[in-house]
Amino acid sequence: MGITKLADLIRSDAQDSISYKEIEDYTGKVIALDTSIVMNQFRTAVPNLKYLSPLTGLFFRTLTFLEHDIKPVFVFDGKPPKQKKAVLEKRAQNAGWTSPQRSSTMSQRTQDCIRLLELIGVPCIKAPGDGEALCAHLVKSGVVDAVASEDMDTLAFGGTILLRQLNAKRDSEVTEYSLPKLLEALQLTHKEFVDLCILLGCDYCDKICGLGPRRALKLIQEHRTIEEVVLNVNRKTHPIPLEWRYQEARRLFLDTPQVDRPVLTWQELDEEGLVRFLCHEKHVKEQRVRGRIEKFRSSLQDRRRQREEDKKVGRVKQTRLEQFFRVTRKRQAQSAAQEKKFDLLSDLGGDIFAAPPSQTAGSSNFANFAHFNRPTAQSNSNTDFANFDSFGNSSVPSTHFGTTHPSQSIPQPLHTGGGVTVPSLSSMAPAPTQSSKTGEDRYAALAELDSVLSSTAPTGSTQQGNVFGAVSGPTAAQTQPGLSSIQQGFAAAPSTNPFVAAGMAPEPMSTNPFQTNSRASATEMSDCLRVLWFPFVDNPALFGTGSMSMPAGFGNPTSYCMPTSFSGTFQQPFPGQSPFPPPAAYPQQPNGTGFPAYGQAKPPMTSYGQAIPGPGMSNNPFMGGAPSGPYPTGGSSTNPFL
DNA sequence: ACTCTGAGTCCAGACGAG
DNA sequence: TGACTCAGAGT
DNA sequence: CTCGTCC
Repeated sequence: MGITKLADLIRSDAQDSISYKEIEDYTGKVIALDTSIVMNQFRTAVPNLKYLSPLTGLFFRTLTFLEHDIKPVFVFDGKPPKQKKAVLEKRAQNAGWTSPQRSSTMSQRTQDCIRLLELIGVPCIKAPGDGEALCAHLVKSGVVDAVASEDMDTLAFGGTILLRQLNAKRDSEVTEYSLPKLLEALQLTHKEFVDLCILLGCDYCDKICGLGPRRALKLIQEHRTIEEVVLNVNRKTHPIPLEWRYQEARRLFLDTPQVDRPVLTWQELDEEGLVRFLCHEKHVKEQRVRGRIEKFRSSLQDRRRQREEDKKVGRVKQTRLEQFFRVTRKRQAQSAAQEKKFDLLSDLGGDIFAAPPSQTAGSSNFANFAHFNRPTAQSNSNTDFANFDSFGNSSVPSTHFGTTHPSQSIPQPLHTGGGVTVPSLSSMAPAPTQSSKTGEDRYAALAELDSVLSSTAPTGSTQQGNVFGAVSGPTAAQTQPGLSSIQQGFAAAPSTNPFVAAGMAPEPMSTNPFQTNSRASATEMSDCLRVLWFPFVDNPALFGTGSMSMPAGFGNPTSYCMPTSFSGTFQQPFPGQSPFPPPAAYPQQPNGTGFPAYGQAKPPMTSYGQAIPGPGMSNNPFMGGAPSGPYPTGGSSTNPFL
């Protein structure tokens, strides 16, 4: 189900975080796919082929990816989190209770898919939990370049680049969502965004009835946390769900899956094996299989030759500017809807087209569009080809903590060129900003929440590794925009962080339009500490060899992967691939270079970051002893209404 | 006037022959 | 299953 | 390009 109405909300309120591409634009990229969604797609598309269609569909589509020199990584769902049980049960019921309880062993269908993918020679990974979570983690940490999924959950999990409609169809239009841009457009941190997603409605807990996307966004922008939102809505019209486990949902979204860094290898497809499996065992016509493989080989050769020629001639495959203006059915509708918004400029100004005040580039000139596609490495004549140097550099530690790009070293706190809506300062004020609530009301609300929460207080089992409660989201360094990249209190223990300890009001950052990127979430921060190296960094050629072995020591070993040795399928360094659309005049993105930089884009922000308190801290603000850090609303003395 | 909800509807893949 | 539309109730 | 077929 994903996040209810999130796609609509993004389309209406953060359209700059969406770009429209073609499958060719992803040549050379490593893309993680949530296999269960792919399989489902085929199953529903050709229901009368029930069992076979996922297999053949997967076969055909995977070859199409490979034809484009796209390197797919198939992620399989692990054990679904218990919070999702309710949703799964309901789904099974609606589907006619056909799902015999998911056993711990893999279904035959899944095993067949894995076998098929192995024969094709692409890597599979089993997620410890939700596949979406792992996909998001992979892209966030730079293991893959993007996640392809139809589910918006990926964004809530922190996946930085999400592709939808990455179909094999010729004319398909791939929709690319950028989480960093989204957060900026909505003026939210990732944690606040997660709270928004919970309010919108997710798989892991109920939502507040009567709060739709518009109100949810407004409330989160104003109050920053669910806890504060709850205190500021009319509980008669918007009752809080009983047993509302929003904190567990929050934790699921924010926790980093505990997995080893996968070793991803791609190898030559095994034609005979495929024929044996698909044709002899599954009775697919051999002609179909061999014919497709034949077509795959020739198509792959053609494309590579074409790219070589293009490269020789110096022809640059432009990432079409007009792409961003290409009118599609959806966008037509969307722009029609947008007509109501009189302040179109402010929308635009909030993002790509507006140079930040500090930049000398003529404000609002269309020349800036050039930056849209490749704001980096402009001196390079072949900038449209994969720039793995910049790719790698983005994850180099020195980039994290060392130099910063001039344009980002000093975020502009006052306003962006185009007039982004800055969250109201009123939310800083201790007084209620909304419908005047009596103290009793608010107290009752708190008490209610408190009782609910204490009955569902986080158990020890889910506590481990949780960093959510540990980082003081809406506090810390946003108040020091000019601080440059000095590491501030990075290693501080919880108690040494004055912001955590003091439980101060959550506001100051709301005045900083660049706040979103200056605050790395806990998971992001932990990532940037752990994921400091990537083979592409130093040796772009490695990419071509298909070797992606990762250093060990990347979390606990829980999942398995099915690596194989490299084949040689991807021997060339993917010329001809176009660059990912960087966040043009996106001042916060320090590594505005290639798109993988997104995965690592935030680390420099840690310069404004907060201390990372140790794990084990209670994150329930309503519990007595809990520090009143990130969600300073609860039963603590920091609540001005108590 | 705006927002949310729920009911209803349509659609969902890839290939190749003609 | 989800995306979309529409009518109706609510704020 | 449309339409029927895939098993």
